[in-house]
Amino acid sequence: MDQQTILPVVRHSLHDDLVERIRDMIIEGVLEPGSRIHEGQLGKALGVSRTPLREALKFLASEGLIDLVPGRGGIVHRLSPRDVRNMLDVLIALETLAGRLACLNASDEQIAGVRVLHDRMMGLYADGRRLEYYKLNQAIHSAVTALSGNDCLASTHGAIQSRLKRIRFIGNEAPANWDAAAREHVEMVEALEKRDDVALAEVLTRHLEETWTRVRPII
Amino acid sequence: MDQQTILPVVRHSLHDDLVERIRDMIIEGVLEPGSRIHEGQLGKALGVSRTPLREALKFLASEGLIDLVPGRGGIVHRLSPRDVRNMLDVLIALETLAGRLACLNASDEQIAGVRVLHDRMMGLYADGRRLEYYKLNQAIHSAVTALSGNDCLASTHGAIQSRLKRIRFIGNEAPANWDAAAREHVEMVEALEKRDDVALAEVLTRHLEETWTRVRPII
DNA sequence: GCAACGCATCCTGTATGCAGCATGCACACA
DNA sequence: TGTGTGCATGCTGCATACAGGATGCGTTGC
Repeated sequence: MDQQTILPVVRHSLHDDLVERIRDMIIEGVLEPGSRIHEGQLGKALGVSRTPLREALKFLASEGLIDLVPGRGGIVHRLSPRDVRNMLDVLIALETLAGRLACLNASDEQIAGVRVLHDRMMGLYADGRRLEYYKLNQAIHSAVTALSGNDCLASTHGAIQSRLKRIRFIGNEAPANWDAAAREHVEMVEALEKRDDVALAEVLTRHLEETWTRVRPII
Repeated sequence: MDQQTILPVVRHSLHDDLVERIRDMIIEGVLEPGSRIHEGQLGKALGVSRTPLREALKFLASEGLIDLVPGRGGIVHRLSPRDVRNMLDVLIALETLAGRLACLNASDEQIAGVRVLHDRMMGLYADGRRLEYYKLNQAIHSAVTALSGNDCLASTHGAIQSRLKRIRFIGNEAPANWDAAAREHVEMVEALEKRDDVALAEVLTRHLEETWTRVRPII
């Protein structure tokens, strides 16, 4: 038997699945910001008991997606405009660092991989398939931070980004916003391919500043 | 009755207390990196049942202090030299940003508060009270990031810093290291008082780079 | 009519029970 | 003697039960 083909069985633990599930429910707006989370109710809806559900809520609380009030359970965290602006400032610092490291450390193959994702995304953009475009967009951002080769940076960035997902998703609804964001993405990939860290940092910063103007009206 | 004096009763939830407790146990080395965490055993030692303990472990897992392996429970995360270097790079980015924002936004009273902490710390330094010095040192770092006025930045920074606490604590054991770190702290406070963001960023970066040379031998 | 108190209900927080899987050891066989 | 297999034990993962506090509504008194 070919050793190469043997992959470890993917182990699921229920609370991990629930973390993903509930996070998606928050991003998609099924669980609205400010609303309380009834453990019994949500558990019944998802077909699980309260124990793994509570464990998932603790995890999400540490990510900042949920606030836990003693004696009153979980509340979906509501982002204030100030919160969003603060998070974008942190993201600028992190992405700028990630971009610099990526220009230094990434292999040509890795950068080519981002280009592939980017071209596919622009195809979805041309076809107007917004949801898929958006998901691939997120994947690209994650990929770029991963290129830095700094796991801590990537996971920290990912945690903050996931908290902003819902807002950025809504913020991209307007076609004009979508267009501008796509153009910025083109610049990003080009800067990365040239390994021009200064240009990359500049466009990443601009992209996030533009994100602020895009999402500001809808908060 | 004076309304001003009424403070809300501090609500303890067991799992929150456990998070603090277990985090301290990891920092103090009671739970050694790489060792498995036996829920029943640890629960009995702490006098709690497994449920809140497990919830606390999920929380710590999301902070990166513990790795959760499905079917095998929790393992205290062991930091590689590369991990530490990566985390310091991220801390440099975050503290530099925090310093810049603090120079811009902090009130004179807030900065004076940091000065008070700093002077107290230098007193402990002069008396050779290392543990108290170290704790106040951490408090100062937290205070400076708090001065930025950016909650996301402060909490992100705090999460990463807590993962490094144990290593930095050990790294400060050598007197020479302690001396150097204390001198850097003097520069920091002076830069902050002058609201010289460039100088502050420079010394913060240098302080963290020095941290690397201090902790590198002991990883 | 309004406000405050009391009660009933619900929900959270914690403990415990049970099933399934990991692990280490002993024994058998080569 | 070394290796592989099978079993016993113990631990994790999840469900459920129970206690205490939060919440909302009805009632009563002013």
